[in-house]
Amino acid sequence: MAMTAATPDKRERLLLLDGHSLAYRAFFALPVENFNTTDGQPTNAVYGFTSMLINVLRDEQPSHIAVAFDRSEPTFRHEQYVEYKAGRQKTPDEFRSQVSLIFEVLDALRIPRTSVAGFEADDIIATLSVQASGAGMETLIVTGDRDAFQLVNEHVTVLYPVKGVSELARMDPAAVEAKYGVPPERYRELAALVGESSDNLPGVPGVGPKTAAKWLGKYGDLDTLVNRVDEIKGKAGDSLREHLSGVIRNHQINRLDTEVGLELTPPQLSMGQWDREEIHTLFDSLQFRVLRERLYSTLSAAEPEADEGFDVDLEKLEPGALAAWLDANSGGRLGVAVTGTWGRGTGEITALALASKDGPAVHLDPAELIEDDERALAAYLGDAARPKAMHEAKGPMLALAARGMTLEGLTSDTALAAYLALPGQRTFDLADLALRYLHRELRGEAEDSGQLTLDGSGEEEAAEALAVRARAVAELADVLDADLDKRGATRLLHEVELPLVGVLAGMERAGIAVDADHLAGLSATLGGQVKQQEQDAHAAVGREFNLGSPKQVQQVLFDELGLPKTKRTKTGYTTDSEALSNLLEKEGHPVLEHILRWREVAKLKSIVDSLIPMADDAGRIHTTFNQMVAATGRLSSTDPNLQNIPIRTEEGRRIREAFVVGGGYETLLTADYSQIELRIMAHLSEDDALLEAFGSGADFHTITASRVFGLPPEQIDSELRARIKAMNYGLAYGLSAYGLSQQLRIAPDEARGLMEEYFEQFGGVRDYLRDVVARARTDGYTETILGRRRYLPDLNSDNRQRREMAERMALNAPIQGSAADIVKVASLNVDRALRGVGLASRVLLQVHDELVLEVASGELDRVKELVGEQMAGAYELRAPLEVSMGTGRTWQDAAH
DNA sequence: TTGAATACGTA
DNA sequence: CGTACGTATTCAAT
Repeated sequence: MAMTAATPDKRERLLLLDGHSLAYRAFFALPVENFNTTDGQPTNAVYGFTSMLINVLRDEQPSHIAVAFDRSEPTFRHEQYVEYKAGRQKTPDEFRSQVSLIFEVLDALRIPRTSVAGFEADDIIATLSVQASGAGMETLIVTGDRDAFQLVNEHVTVLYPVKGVSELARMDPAAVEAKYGVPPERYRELAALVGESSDNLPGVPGVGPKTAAKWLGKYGDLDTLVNRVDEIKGKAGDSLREHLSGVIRNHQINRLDTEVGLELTPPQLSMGQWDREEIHTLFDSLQFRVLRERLYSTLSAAEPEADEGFDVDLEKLEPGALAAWLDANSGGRLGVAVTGTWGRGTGEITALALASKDGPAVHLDPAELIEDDERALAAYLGDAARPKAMHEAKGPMLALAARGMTLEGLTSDTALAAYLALPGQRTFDLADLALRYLHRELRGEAEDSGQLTLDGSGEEEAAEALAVRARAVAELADVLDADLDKRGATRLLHEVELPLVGVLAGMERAGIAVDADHLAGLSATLGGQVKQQEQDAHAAVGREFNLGSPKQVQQVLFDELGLPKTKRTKTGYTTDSEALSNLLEKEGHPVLEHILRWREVAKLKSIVDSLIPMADDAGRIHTTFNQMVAATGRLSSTDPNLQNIPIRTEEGRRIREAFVVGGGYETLLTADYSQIELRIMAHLSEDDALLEAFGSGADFHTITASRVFGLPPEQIDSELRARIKAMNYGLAYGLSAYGLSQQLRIAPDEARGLMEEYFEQFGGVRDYLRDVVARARTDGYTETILGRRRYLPDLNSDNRQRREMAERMALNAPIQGSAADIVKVASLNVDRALRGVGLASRVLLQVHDELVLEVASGELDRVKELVGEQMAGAYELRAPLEVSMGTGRTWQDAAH
């Protein structure tokens, strides 16, 4: 048998891509309007490029790779021919902004990219391909530039995109010859004759590839052809003689340089180990979901450690053995995984698994537990001294509560921890986190095949899968603890977010009582008005149309009635209430009034109608608070959203009257922070004038207005006060002078003047706002008073729209986020204090700066005192927190 | 059935 | 050309 050890089993294969050329192809092949992130960043070129890259990595399995890019500086070709590439359209902005995103993709994939001043990508590729051939490597070139065909030989193949970005033609010597009638080494000469319009290199008029190939075939090469040019007959011959100098120039210019000085040689261009976390974050921000999956399935083999998975030692427990198992195994923190359903303040558990990170695991079916085991489980789960980790604990907590069990001793919620680490992420799927943090697949995921198995094997698999989850949670909790420690968020997790889980569960469980009759009455009244407005609108136009369809409203207003056009939207002209109100003022067409009014009552009716079926048998509505969606740290409320119940209009407030105190309780109490965000701004900026305005005790907006306008407070009328109020609030959102002028309906210059006057008085605020963005730009994130971060990579984006958006987010995040921190602390402290003194009153809702409580009989005075104390004392600001409270039978009555 | 686009409710 | 959310509706694509 021959020795084969010295022979490499596979030839080394270098993949070279022309970055600009491919991205440009993709840009024109994919409609930009279909590839946008939600914040308006076009991604068609990045998408197309990345997609091509993934495909070619999959199909060609290269061992080495590099991507070459052009530089904006002129090249040696421009020196030879000033008209080179002249007349090209300026690269569109939508394209330019994507180049750096492509860089990010390549960097995350650890793919080397290169560019050299004075040379084009093609020259770099030519140089590398020659070097690679010298090193015995095979080369594949992916480019949309035909000049590269001159490089083709037995070791070098060009992959040329034929249609769109999904299909590549394999151009080897035979393919080039078949297509152009000349071998690749003659391609340059053919191109010189034919010309290249995209490079502004005109060829010989009347001569196409066919004729050129025929000539080259006959004379052997361009030199001979030029020397014997007089022999060529016919019109084409005349044309060639006339344009001969251009041909020679073309031939000089389209030669690719193979001696560009490069830092890396082909053998150094090996594929690096890419970082899953980085890819995850990047593709998430680009909103490439499908592409990410494709990448993972294509390249997961490149990351062998990802394939290990989790092993669990799932122990079978005899009935009655749980207590002993727990004693033996719950020395450290256990991961707890649960299946079941939950929501609307309740739930049901169908299975539960416990696992330590390196010991055995058990799987329990709560329905089949004998009494002893059930008791042991309840004792364990309710024991604050025995630490547990869960993933999204609130739902299971509700389900456990429905069985009369409590959950204490939660020292980690891995979803919550991940939210603090990566607050911009939209989902915190356990499998994703396992991959990112533990570099392992969470296999055995319960895939809903929808098929019932009769032999019970499915049951066993499900049990194992759940145990794997518990194990993963236990391991993940440790890794996330360390990660949060690095990010300075440990206390935020343990002292705020984790204890809040239980408080929120309690609020969801309690729900809030509604008056069903009142809601039904509202629905009927509003329904009548909706109908009336609809009829009136139709009558005013003279035909029927769907008022709920912006498209039809546009058609009626702008096409049929010929009203002046409003601000453009993606698909036409806006018909939002601001625009219609403006139109109404100017044009006074009656239909406008009816459309506006219809919108108003239809909206209210839809809110009322959505609430009616939400009430449970006890007449209470249970929202779900989401603790991990808002990038700033706020809570959100869904199903139904009780954080956006109308309050601004008289009719809206009628809906608040439907939320009432429940049976067995005395009254509702609302307690809210006055101007919490402004106080935080004053605190963070340490602006003396602003802090003083809060210290004076008088109306804040009036006081600040009096400073800005240099008038005594008595002379500040509502108009002046309104202007400064808009400023005060707008500042925290990154309001521009233009925006302010729009809102106040004053001239932009006037608004600018107003802002200047303001900052004249409150310079500390301006300095603070400037500083907060500058710091975020260097740090990469903003921070709240409790150390909650928000990462804003776009602060360094080269896309102006994105960058400015990120700047406004950076302005707002510390302020909105610190307010969220404070309200969370307040919710915790109020809840803790109520229980501490044994009161039955309870918190029902949190609406960003307001708590809604249900007060038990005889407790009102004590509750008011306690709530006021706990809320005002939640955090010590330089502009002290102020709380105002109101009580009443309904949420509306409790307003103040 | 799914999603994008539009409009609008809250802090 | 002001932040943060969730929901309803329509309409086109699937």
